[in-house]
Order: sequence, then C-alpha cells, then structure tokens
Amino acid sequence: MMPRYQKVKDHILGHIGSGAWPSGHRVPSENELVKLLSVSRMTVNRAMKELSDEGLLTRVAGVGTFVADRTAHANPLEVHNIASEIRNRGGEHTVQVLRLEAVDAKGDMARSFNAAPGATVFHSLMVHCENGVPVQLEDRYVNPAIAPGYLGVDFTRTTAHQYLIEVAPLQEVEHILRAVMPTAQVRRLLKMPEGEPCLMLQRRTWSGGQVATSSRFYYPGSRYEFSGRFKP
Amino acid sequence: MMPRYQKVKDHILGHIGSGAWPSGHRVPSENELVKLLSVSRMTVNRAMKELSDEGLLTRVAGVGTFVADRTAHANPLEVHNIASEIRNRGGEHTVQVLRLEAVDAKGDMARSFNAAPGATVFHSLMVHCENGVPVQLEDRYVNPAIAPGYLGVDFTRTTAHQYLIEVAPLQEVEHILRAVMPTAQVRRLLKMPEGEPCLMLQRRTWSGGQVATSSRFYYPGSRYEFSGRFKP
DNA sequence: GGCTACCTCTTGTATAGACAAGTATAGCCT
DNA sequence: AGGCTATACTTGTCTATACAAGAGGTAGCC
Repeated sequence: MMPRYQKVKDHILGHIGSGAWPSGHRVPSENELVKLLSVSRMTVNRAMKELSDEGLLTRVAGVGTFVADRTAHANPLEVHNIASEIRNRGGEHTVQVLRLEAVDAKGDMARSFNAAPGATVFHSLMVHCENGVPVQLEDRYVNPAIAPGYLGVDFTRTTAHQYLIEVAPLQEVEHILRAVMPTAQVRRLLKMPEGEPCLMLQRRTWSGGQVATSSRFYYPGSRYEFSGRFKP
Repeated sequence: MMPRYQKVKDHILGHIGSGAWPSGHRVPSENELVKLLSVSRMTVNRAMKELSDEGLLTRVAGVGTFVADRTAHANPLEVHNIASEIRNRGGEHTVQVLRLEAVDAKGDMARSFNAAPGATVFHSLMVHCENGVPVQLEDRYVNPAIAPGYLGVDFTRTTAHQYLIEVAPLQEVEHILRAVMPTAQVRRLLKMPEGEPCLMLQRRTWSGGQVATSSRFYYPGSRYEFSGRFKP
C-alpha cells in the first residue's frame, strides 16, 4: 500500500504535470487539502514540505503555497549516451559485450535495489570504444521488474541507456563521481597503462518509484573528462 | 529561538564532527534520544530523517541508525563553498594560505584571461582541511580588474569563493573534471599516500563579460567525491 | 489621508499516542 | 542440525491537537 503522503504528492503532481496548475499557481492550503483528501494536516504538511524541498513548490508562511518556476532549474551532469556522444565527435563507436546474464543479488547490490538478498537481477558488462580505443567500461545491474526483456537486447544496435529510457521513463538519478585506481581487470579491459587513474561514475536511476538500474562506469583518466558550461 | 529538531541535529552533528562517532557507528535509537534530549519522538524522527536525506545517516527499519560512510561530496554542477560544505557536515574547517601574490601572466594563463602576456594577475594557493585533514588544494588566478582588493582579503575569515561572489556576480561558469595522478608537490600538500589519484576540477568563471577567475582544485581520491541527485 | 489595533488565514513547529512493518535473536520443536 | 515461532526492538507512517509566527486585510480612530 502506498503511504498517504504519497497520495497527496501524487494529487499535486498530477495537476502540475497535466498543466492544470502552471508556474505561480496557488496550491490549495493545507486545511483545504485535509478536507479534500481526508487525511490529517500533518500528512499534507509532510507531502508539501517534501515537494518544497524537491523544488517543485514554494511555500511562504502566512501567504500560501505556489507552484515553483521550474525553468530556472538547470540540468547538472546529464545522463548521456556514450554512443551518440562519440558519434557527435565524428568518431566510430563500437561495443564489446563481455557479460549479459541473470545473477543473484547479494549484500550491497540487493540493498541498493531495496530487494531481498538472493533476488534475481540482470547484469551486463561491456566496453565502449571510440575508433577502436576503449573509453568506457560499463558495469550495469538492471531491475528485471523494470526491464524484463533486457537480456534479449542486441546491444550492437542500441545502447543499454537507449533501451532503458524507452521501456522505463527516468524519474530520478543519483550520481557519485570519484577518482580511483583501476583494478587489474578494469585496467586490462580498458587497455590502460600502469599507474594511470580512472574516473569512476556510479549511478542509480529510479523509475516508477523503484530502483531501475545501478551502474558503474569507468573512464581512463587520460582519455576522458567531464566538462560543462552553464550560467548560474 | 532555534527549533528543537535543530537541537537534535546539532547534537548528532557534534558527535560526528568531533570524531566521537566514526563512519558506521550506531546512533542512539529514536526513543533513546527522546529520553536524552527531552523532546518528542516525532521531533527526533524529523531530525534524523533530514540528516538521512542529506546523506549523513543511514537508517534501516528494524535495525537502527548509523553514521553513513561517505567521504566528502559535492554536486559537480554547483559552484560550492568548501568551508560551508564542511561545516554542514559538522566538521571543522581550517585553511592554510600558502601564496597570495601578484604575478605576471604568461602563455596559457594570459590567454585564458584574454590578456596580453605579461599582464598582472593575482594568484592564491591554499589548502582547505576538514578536522585537520586536507581535502582540497585551491590554486586560483584572479582578474585584478574584477577583484582589485583580492590580495587584502583575510581568508581565515572568509573564503575566496565567498569574497568573489560578493564583489562580482557570477555570469557564467565552465568546468572540466578529470582523474589525474598528483604531482609530487600536490601530493605533499594534500598529505596523500603514494599511488593515490586525484580528482582535478578546472574552472573558469565570467563576470561582466570578462574572465574573472581561472582555478584548479585538487581533491584526494580517497577523501572526496562529487555526488548529485536530480530529476530529469 | 494615515495610523494603529485587531482579526483571520497561512505555514511552521511540537507533542502524545497509536499501529504497521522490517530485522534480529533466543529458544523451542522436529 | 535445521527450521520454525515468539518476542523485542527498531524505523515508518498517521492522527488529533496545540501554539507560534508570518503576512495581509479591515475597522475604527486621530
């Protein structure tokens, strides 16, 4: 059963998503929603506070609650598609699929999916090359409930990224970016010289309220960098 | 008057910040804190939930609440203030100013400022520490036309970042993020063990149509990470 | 007009109590 | 030994109530 504050959030999100409540529109007060949805004021307060923390609503004590102006919210690190990125640079993208299998999630992996240890998850391991030179090692775990057909995908024709956004709309993304020394296996697969560090991007995505994927991407330090330019 | 949930958060942050509760340490249960701090359970719950949302605590229903094992982290898109970031985690921020001087820009540096070679620019080099441990080496060049008073700033009282946004509103930001091996000097200043990589963030900022700063930030790979969470 | 006092509606914080759900463990039974 | 259950403790959610604080309007006064 979905928690009640989620019901309240969905009610508000529905009106925003459909366009019925544009930016700046006044949202009903807490007491009005109490009557309308038959929940307590604390529950409405929690729902609106969370939406406010997430930047979707603006609240002013004594005045009311309003739909926030979302155009100001710029995109951080994009969830990018390595294949199109390479092609945009004029390079030739090739991929080598090393593993594509169902495995039992254990320990940390099960926890990151909020699943019971031993639950089945899909696992893929592939190397992406630009003009034959490895630039990304993609170690990905996928929730079968979100993408049941994952094991049957032909990854030489589409990327995991492309497939996943088609079957499951992205709801939320979490990134962690670190500098690490590669393990011997990672170093070998990326054909890296000894002593060179890696950028490691760890990413989890959510779809339909569930964790959809949990992935690690390794980039050779000398062949890849993240860059961006924006106006605050 | 400070809200009571803040009192609870400060109590927990104090123990984390002082090192009394290391990563993985079990935090007292909600009911224990209720008795200890004489507040209601809902207030303790709010405090711990917020710290959990902020990534400082990990909570597992039926088990307990634990200090999260997260190294330093920051959102790569934000131009962040290292001092307030450390203090938000409950840590103690100290800074050591190694250089603060006017130098002649040559070659690349002059070009990145769109200035003639030999033009004067301000240069600062400082190490930021969290509880005495170096977490960031800041190597910054500043356009004197934008911040003429830069050399007179007391950086033990404010950060370069703070000062610059006060005297010059940010117009645009460009950054590049790489994994590199530190030079001997960088490694020594950050007190890093041999063989450990660095995250290097290179950033240029614009203000009033001119390049305002050109900086490099080095972070020890084992003590810092960039993280972010967002909805596409 | 301009001012103050008051009233009302809003969100913000806090409490006590309740039940649900997740997890670990001790101890019992087969 | 292996499997089961009862239990104790944890966090998660929800309610009803209360008071505080912020903001705006209005009536009445000078």
